[in-house]
Amino acid sequence: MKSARERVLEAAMALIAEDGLEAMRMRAVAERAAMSPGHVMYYFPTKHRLLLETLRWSEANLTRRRRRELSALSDPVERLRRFVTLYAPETATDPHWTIWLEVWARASRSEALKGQEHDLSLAWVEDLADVIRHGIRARQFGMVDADDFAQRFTAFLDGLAVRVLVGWAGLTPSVMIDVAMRAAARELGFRLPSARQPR
Amino acid sequence: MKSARERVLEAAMALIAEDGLEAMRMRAVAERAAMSPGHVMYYFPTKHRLLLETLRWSEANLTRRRRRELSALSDPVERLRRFVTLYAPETATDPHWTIWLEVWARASRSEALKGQEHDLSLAWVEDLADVIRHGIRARQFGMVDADDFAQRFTAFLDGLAVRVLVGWAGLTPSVMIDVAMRAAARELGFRLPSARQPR
Amino acid sequence: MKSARERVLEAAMALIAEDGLEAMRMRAVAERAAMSPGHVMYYFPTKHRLLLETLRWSEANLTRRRRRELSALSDPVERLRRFVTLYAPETATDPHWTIWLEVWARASRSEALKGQEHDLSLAWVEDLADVIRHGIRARQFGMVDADDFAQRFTAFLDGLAVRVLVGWAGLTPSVMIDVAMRAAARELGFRLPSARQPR
Amino acid sequence: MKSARERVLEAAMALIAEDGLEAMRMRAVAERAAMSPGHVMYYFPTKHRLLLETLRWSEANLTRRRRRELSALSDPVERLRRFVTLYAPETATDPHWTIWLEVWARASRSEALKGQEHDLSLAWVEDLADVIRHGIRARQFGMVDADDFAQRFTAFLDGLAVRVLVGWAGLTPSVMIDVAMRAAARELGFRLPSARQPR
DNA sequence: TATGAATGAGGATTCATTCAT
DNA sequence: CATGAATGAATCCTCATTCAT
Repeated sequence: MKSARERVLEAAMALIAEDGLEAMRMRAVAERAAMSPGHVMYYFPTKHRLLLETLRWSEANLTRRRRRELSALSDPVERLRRFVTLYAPETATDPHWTIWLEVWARASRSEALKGQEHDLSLAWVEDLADVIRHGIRARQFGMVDADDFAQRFTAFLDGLAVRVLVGWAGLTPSVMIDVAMRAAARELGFRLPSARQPR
Repeated sequence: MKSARERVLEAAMALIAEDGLEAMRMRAVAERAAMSPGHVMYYFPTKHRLLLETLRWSEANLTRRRRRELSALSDPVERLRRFVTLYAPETATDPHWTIWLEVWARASRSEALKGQEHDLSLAWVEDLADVIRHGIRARQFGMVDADDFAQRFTAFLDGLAVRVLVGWAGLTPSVMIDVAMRAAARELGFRLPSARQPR
Repeated sequence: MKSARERVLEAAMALIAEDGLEAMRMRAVAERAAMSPGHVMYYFPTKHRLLLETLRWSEANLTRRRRRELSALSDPVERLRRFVTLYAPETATDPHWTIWLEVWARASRSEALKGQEHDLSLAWVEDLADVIRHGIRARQFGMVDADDFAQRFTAFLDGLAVRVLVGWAGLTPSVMIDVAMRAAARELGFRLPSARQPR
Repeated sequence: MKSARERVLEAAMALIAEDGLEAMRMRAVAERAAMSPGHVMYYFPTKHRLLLETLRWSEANLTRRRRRELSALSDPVERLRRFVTLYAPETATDPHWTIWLEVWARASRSEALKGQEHDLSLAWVEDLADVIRHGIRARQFGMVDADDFAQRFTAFLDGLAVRVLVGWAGLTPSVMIDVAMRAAARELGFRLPSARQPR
């Protein structure tokens, strides 16, 4: 059986997915995790803390999964597409992104959050740089500064993700992925499967 | 003398700038606007409404200023640089951006907000497309789909802005502007003033 | 009709009288004052503050009454007895004394409370000194340092009051008054009405 | 090594000394006594009970010490001064007195506490009466009703102690002792060492 | 004896909003 | 237009106490 602590994190994540972070109540978390409110506070002394740890926990899960999946793909373009796919929101209410948006909104006021944000974002940027380097070594991608590219490309992905989340007409997750891949193809000099012409 | 309505909007903006949207209290807005809480509610029936109108008001101001300033510059690269400069946060706590972050965080749950967000974002995207078209006509920029470029480039700018706001080391507003201009130069095929070697 | 503020103070006092200060709930105060909890907090931003103001208000009432009653009595011994009577708890759960005991218990931890305590106590000490001086002028009391006596005698009264409040066998309020008057007679050199021979 | 039970009592006493009784938490007691909260409850089934027993334990210690020290002094005035010194608070946050103040504040609502209070106070009153009788037998003190004097004088001492605890300007423990000794000298007819020997 | 996870009934306080004046 | 007293539902969090192990 799952540990109580983990049940709380899952409950928090699920509730954020359903109603958004702002609407998350400690009592609701407790109910969903089938325990008393006091017990939730036993593990996470404040709501703020629970939110932070939910983000970390969620990121740790994603990172683990991402690294596993990426290393399983040898084709650089496939690997890049997988990275972009994992990066993009799955839906307009993707809980993982819901938390990120909230973190952004608060991080400018909190030094502590800034540190968190940076650490967690870095994992994505570094993994992307690895993907790029792998493609360069395989002579599939042109010579670019992998780190520089990764910085810029993740910024681009963030901007696109926001548009998906706020529901820009026509910008579904899959469209976002294609837009991103075409931009990458242009800069990295690889050829996309010609059939893939959405939009 | 300023209208009471406008005093409220200014007060709201100032408070958001100081402590963030989450910490904004109707009472504080009223005090700052030198009126009673009840009177604030007379103009803005709900807090949500006040927030929305503050965003519109702020954007309207920015748009007016932006169009005036852009049209005053004839050199396409200068005009683009000015656009980027106006887009970028002025500081890590830029109130205008603080509101946007908050809007993003909430828009996925609110259809009304989504509409707002889109309308207001569109003004930026369209103005950028105009800048691009102007540059193409002037044969300074290569042939690109101005609307497509504007969409992608503003997404990139959003992503960069977020990094400025959450305090990524080294990413100050002026660095952001240079990073963005170099990316634009690459895609639009113009030459940046060689002297412009940022920090 | 009484002001809302005053209704709160009265409610607080009554509840303290009934169940003690520790058991006083803000909600109960609100109910008793026939208003909402929020409204109570509108006047008294914290419970601590309400307690403090209740003490001040109660003391102000007592002081007003005390001065009126004392000045109405011309006989020094009568006047002194009245003072002692007003000083003594009326019952073992006298709300006024309940608050004092609590104030003592907390004052050693709080500089703010210390100041309060001193100010309010002083009114009693000074009024007693006036009573003494009046008796000396009337040649009913021997020559004593009125201020010094007042300091010592109120300390004695405090000690006796505590014993009444914690229910020492046989020490009722009226016994306390007699004990105190006999001690005063001894030091001030006046004769007590011989008939008054309690228990 | 100290028994677990005693470690709890010491921990409770120390915490009360530091932050006051109101702020004492069972968890903090447990931590300080280096055991689990559950284990503390094993020895003291309720917090109320722990408080009561802490009071008894502390008083028992004091009584033992007091009796030893008093019997070692043969001079009645010295013995009385020692009694007064032991009675007076050592500082404005004397833990022993902190508890007493709290007991007073609660005793009027609790029959159980009243009994405790009385039993424990009595030890002091009786010991003082013994000191007085010793002085009378030694012809150092005038003829007074030792029990009656002891009752009144301890009340006076309580009142003075309160003033020390709540920080009346100028009323330090040593001043309190002198004030008390002078009052005793007046009533018991002994002569104080003319050189005003503080402390 | 000993642990510490788990409980759960509150508690003070907040704050957008209403409405009589 | 303007006030500000009044509302009251809702929130996070506390903490003595229990109990399976």
